Amino acid sequence: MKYNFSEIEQKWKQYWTDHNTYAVANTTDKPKHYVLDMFPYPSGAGLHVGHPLGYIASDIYARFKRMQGFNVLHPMGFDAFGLPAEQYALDTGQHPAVTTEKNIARYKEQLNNIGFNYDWSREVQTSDPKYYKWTQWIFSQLFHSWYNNKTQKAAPIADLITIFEQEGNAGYPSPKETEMFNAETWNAYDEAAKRHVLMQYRLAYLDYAEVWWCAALATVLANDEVVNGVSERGGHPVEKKKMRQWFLRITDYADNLLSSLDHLEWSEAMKEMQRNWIGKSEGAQIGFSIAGTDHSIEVFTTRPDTIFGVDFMVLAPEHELILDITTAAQKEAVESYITYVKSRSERERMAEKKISGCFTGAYAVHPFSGKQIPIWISEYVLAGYGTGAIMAVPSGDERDFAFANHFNIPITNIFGDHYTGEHAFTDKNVSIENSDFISGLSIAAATEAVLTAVAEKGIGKRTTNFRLRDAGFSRQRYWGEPFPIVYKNDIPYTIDEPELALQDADKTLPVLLPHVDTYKPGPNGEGPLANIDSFVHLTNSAGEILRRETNTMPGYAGSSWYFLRYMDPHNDTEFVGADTAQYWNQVDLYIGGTEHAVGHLLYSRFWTKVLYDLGHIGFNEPFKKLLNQGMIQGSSRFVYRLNTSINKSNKNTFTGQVTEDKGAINPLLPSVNPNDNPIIFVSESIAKKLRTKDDTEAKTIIDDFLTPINKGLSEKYNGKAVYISTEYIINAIHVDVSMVDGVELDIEQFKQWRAEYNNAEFILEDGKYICGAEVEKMSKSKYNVVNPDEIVAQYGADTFRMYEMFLGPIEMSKPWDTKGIEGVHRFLKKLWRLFFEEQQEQTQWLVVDEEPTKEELKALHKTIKKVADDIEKFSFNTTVSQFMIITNELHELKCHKRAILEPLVALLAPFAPHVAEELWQRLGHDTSVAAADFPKFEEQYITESAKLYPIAINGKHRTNMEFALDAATEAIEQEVLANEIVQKWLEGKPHKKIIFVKGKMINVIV
RNA sequence: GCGGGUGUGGUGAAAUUGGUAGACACGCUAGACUUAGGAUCUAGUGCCGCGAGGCAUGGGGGUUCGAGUCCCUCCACCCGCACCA
Repeated sequence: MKYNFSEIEQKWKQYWTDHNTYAVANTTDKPKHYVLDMFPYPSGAGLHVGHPLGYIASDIYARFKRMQGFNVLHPMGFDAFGLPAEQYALDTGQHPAVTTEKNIARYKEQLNNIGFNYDWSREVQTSDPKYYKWTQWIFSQLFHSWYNNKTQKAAPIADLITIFEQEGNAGYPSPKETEMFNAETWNAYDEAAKRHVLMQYRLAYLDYAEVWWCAALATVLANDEVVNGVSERGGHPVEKKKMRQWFLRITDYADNLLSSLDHLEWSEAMKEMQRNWIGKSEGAQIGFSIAGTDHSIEVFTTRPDTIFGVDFMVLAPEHELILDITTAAQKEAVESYITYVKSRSERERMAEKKISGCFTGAYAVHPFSGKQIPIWISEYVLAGYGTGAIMAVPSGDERDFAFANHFNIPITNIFGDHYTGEHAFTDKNVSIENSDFISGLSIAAATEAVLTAVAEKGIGKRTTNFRLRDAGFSRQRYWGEPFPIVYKNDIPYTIDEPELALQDADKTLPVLLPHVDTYKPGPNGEGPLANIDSFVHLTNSAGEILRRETNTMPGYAGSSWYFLRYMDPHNDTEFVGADTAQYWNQVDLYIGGTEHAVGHLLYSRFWTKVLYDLGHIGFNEPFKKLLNQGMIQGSSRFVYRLNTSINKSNKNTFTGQVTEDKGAINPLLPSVNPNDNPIIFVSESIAKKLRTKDDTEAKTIIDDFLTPINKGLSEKYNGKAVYISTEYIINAIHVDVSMVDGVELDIEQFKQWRAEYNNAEFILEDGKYICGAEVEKMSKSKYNVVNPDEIVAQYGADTFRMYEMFLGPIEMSKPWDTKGIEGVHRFLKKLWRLFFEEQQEQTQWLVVDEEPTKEELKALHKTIKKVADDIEKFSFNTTVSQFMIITNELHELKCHKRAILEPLVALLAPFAPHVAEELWQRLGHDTSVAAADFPKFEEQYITESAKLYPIAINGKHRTNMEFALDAATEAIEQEVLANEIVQKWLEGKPHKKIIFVKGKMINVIV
């Protein structure tokens, strides 16, 4: 009986659905394990073979853990809100809800096709009101919370109000600088004033701030959604714009987010990316007074020890004091420099390497020496970092050094002989010189001394700076979660607050996203919701007309907490039940790509920490272990088209320069009638020769290969010769990989691809058309996308799953090669033949109940050990190899014994669940193999009594000899020396020494 | 520039952590069975050499009886960050 994978897989998929095989209970005696895939956004393009790589790995791991006796939570759902669906709606008029639903259905179908053991009863979709009700609820929690720096925890804002009422804010300065007030003042504030103050503390707060505005997308973007000065999605230009926006005060958690990274089992690269993004730097803030004014400028420095090396000061062009301090003489120059900076896009400023700047005419006064320090402005100082002002120490900082040189500012040397005048001296293992009271001190000691001194003078203090900014949380878009916020007298309240006095129907969550027919932006940069009067305006029980927040939440809102909802997806009264959350706890294994390093992974850590601080969950990190799968790259195929046209003058000339113009249509022949233009494709090796820069050789090839063809074509084209373009000989054109078998083109299929190719001519090699190949990103435009559905149809899901794992280590990127899948498919067929006689039409069951031999047991237990160890190491490629090895071994041993094959089927079940189920059933079981126990490894079967030792002479391997493991060393040495081959290499010389490593090797030194 | 990672056959890759480099596959070459083969099986396949043998894990140096693995140094590629004070 043949291995009929499509029948088998069909049957078991149905069985799993019918029997709810993968349903997971929240109450059980078993220990829990939580295996999670990163939330997919269901794009219109569907899955390609690169996407399931991580899903397969997590599926194997989840199945393995389950067979080991764990209660395994392994859910799947969809991040369904987001910009692409809305852009698509703008383009096509289809409602995002409709396209999203369609895309999700397609994704689910593709996922199910691969045989994943998801508990679909736990599926969540962020755009489902039952889900976003709780996203809104968490937002309310953030709104009604503040970060207490004394306890280092988030706490209810009500606690803060109590504090203010009793003692004012003296002990609790706000994260942004607000006025200090006592209890009396606070109690005298009116509602608006109180609310205004509280807004400075809330974890979700409204603020006028510079945000990244993307005009093309008509929305603001978060810092991590802007990459290299353009929007991450779509690559549109962005600009800074001051807007009133919601923010999340993630900066309060900067230290916590940074320090708890150390305890996570994440890759170093991933942790580094987060550390980088958080960007902690410790230093000091020091105030410099400005000569002849009352102003002083705060600078941030990480090197207070270099304070006597300050030669000038630089302010960001956006610094607010610039106009106040600039002298009349410099006013014009400064203003024109600021205008110049404003005219430049963020992208240009980032790319700029040229030094520019402008002197303000003002001088700061050195706090210790009293020296006059010129104040400059320059775009290399960033307004958003530190205080937007620096003290420049050219002898100790490269950029300051370059700036001083460019503008001829004299440089003070504070490093003695270490500073040569050629470069800044940035080494940190020296003592400071020429620096008054800190001369001779080490950097650390000098830093302490300066910090003490500035503190005594009251002009400076130790500070820590973060690169991390608070997260913008408003989007001027339709397809997202509405805020549970209503404004009264321009003060925002959550809908349940009594001050609003909303009618019952309006004060409970969720705030539903209204249906719209158009997605045009609203007035004044507001989102589409602002156009819907019935949504925006609502009347409270006092008859007042109030206004809703019209922005929606960003894409990361729903994905910041989804892993919690899977635990308890149908809970109507809580976002997750407390006991349930306690049971499932952290995600034990989280698998996904590296692209979420600083976005999703940082926000979900932040949300988790807040929910923990507020007592809603019992853990403060969401993802214990993180595994990043590599990308599967596409393997593109090319055909090589000759640039030809009919030569009107009937001459066959070639004077060409040989150029490759990959993927482009010949630019020289834009609008010729295809009938006038014979299309000729040459096979790869010919194209390669034609691509040579040697014109003479190219000519010869053209004569050899093309003249005969030319004759034939001439007849077709009324006797005219074919003319080879003098500019470009060939174009390499991407060809759809589905029309290529390995590298051989299916010419007939290719001809049908595009009308103009119907009559194309092909110049073959060895009777075949061979395509060129290159590894590129898998993408539609490169025609190298491979759809898993096609692979599953051709080879089956089990083969597909094992092949993806077999490709190499999970975290490495590697190209897809459809050809290679045959090896894995052959393996499964070979495995099948251990159970069935394939040649016979009828079921010919080969399995017997005989006692297994020592050798067979050894093969089995070696495999049990290897599989279990490797799965724990996520080394799935070597596990697949081991399955191949034991299958080959059992065939050699002609072993068809149940005692061996039954455990083997169980071992295989996580990898190839369909065929494992089928064989398991044929072996006489009436329950799913998923419920079977993972086979137990027994040491006794693999212990050996003898070892075939490699014998080396002077470290070079020469022969092998077998010895009992308990043989005496002397006896072995004697026997080795007596060995013929050893004798030969000794060449009669006496041996110096014998290195004998028991169980490993023997080395004879001459 | 800084940080992280990777370099092993024609290709994807193994190597119990210092002990027989290239397991397992793809591809390729022969052959067998076949009307046929995109089925199956057998043999071969790192490079040089007829051979004995020699050379081989990005390059160079070192430690060691022994190095893909440890140390130093240089190079290439990939990813992230980047006037971050």
